[in-house]
Amino acid sequence: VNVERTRNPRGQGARLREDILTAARALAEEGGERAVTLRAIARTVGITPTSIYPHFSNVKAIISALIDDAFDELTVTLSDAINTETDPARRLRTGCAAYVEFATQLPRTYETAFGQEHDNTIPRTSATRAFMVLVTLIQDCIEAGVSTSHDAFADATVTWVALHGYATMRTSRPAFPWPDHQATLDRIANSLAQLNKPQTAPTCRTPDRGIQDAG
Amino acid sequence: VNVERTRNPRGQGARLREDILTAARALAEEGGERAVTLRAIARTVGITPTSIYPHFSNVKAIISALIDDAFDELTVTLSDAINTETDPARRLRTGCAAYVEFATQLPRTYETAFGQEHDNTIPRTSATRAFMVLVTLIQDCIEAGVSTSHDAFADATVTWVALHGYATMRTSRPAFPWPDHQATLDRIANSLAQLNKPQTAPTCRTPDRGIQDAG
DNA sequence: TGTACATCAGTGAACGCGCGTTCACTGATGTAC
DNA sequence: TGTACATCAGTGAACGCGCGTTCACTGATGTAC
Repeated sequence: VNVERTRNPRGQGARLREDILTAARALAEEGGERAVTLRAIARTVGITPTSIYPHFSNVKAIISALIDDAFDELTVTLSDAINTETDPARRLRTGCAAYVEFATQLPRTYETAFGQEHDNTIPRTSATRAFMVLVTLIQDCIEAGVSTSHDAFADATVTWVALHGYATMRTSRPAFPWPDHQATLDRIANSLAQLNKPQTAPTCRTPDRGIQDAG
Repeated sequence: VNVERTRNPRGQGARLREDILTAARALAEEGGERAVTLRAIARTVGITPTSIYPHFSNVKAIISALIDDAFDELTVTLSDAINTETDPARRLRTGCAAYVEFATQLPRTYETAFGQEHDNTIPRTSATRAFMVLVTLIQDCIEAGVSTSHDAFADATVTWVALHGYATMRTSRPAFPWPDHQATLDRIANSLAQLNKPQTAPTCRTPDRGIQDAG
């Protein structure tokens, strides 16, 4: 609870909107989507629950704004990461690693963004932008001749679902005896984006260890 | 609300335990994990909320039993599906298809089983059994010489996360312009389980359609 | 320069709801004597 | 064969909690005249 809060000056009431979203972001990352309630936000910001209504019509609108924020941040994170490289194949691999890293650093935020609890029947522009980064990465590999893919969209889709499944399971099931992280990332990028010159040696390990610890 | 319920005969009180689990299963598939509450279960069974306590110490115990049920059902579904085939590669492909089909038919149950809301730090035997089906399928492919994999466990892991990501996203994001289902399944099985004789032609489609509709 | 008034950024009390959990109780059924 | 009693399968009222949302209000600040 932020007790030090002082009333915004006249004409600056819109500042509260940002404070509400910041609080909602913190709550989402701390306790997941279920923790993002009107009253919890009000407590965090240091205002009355009623004060939220001039800025958001209901709690769903806040969560929707939160999700767009998360996708936008993902897009920026991916763009920043891939722009440290110039080689198309390296850019793709770096992008895949950055994707999983984002979900690892902000697991609850990622989970909220991709959550199934809210309405997904309407496409979300912010999510499309993030996905387009991956499509472009694969398209660039095709054009550079380092991917044998014939369909950047389909291969981006399968790469994306694999990265998504890996990211969510790795963060939520720590008891599972996960194989080497870099090797797993390479397997996804090399196989599904159909890179024709894998730069990491394939994994060669005996299969019978720790299986009974699978979560 | 089941009004026709009659009190169990003396000595058959344990029957209520099964009724509670059945009601919990129905609630989970209808409204997800959040819908599985003590009072909702009691309403569905036609009993008082208090009557649950002799059978389960709290609501978490019910959900935990529910999750084990779901994994057991997944294991049975996978086993039944693969036993319709004898060829190792066909068994693997059939298993992958059955996995996604299970998640498609029971999306909320699947989501509850793999949910991140409960404690995953302790491995779950029921989940391990389901995963072992996949490991065995790949191991059999290796031994039959139809997979170039050198590590059944690692390749089962990457195949599993891809199937999981695909299954959850496909059911929860209907607005996304999904590529052909069978082609996507084959891409996952062929690439990640490293089958050396793909039996389905690779997809060859232009990449620029419907991308702006991505969800 | 003074004052009435509108506006703005919020507050505060209250509502009905569903939740998990507790405690004391009930009423039918079987069993010991 | 009759009856007192234990057991079993539940019931019913109540608790405190956090929730979203409503309604009427407040008090500082700027502005028109």
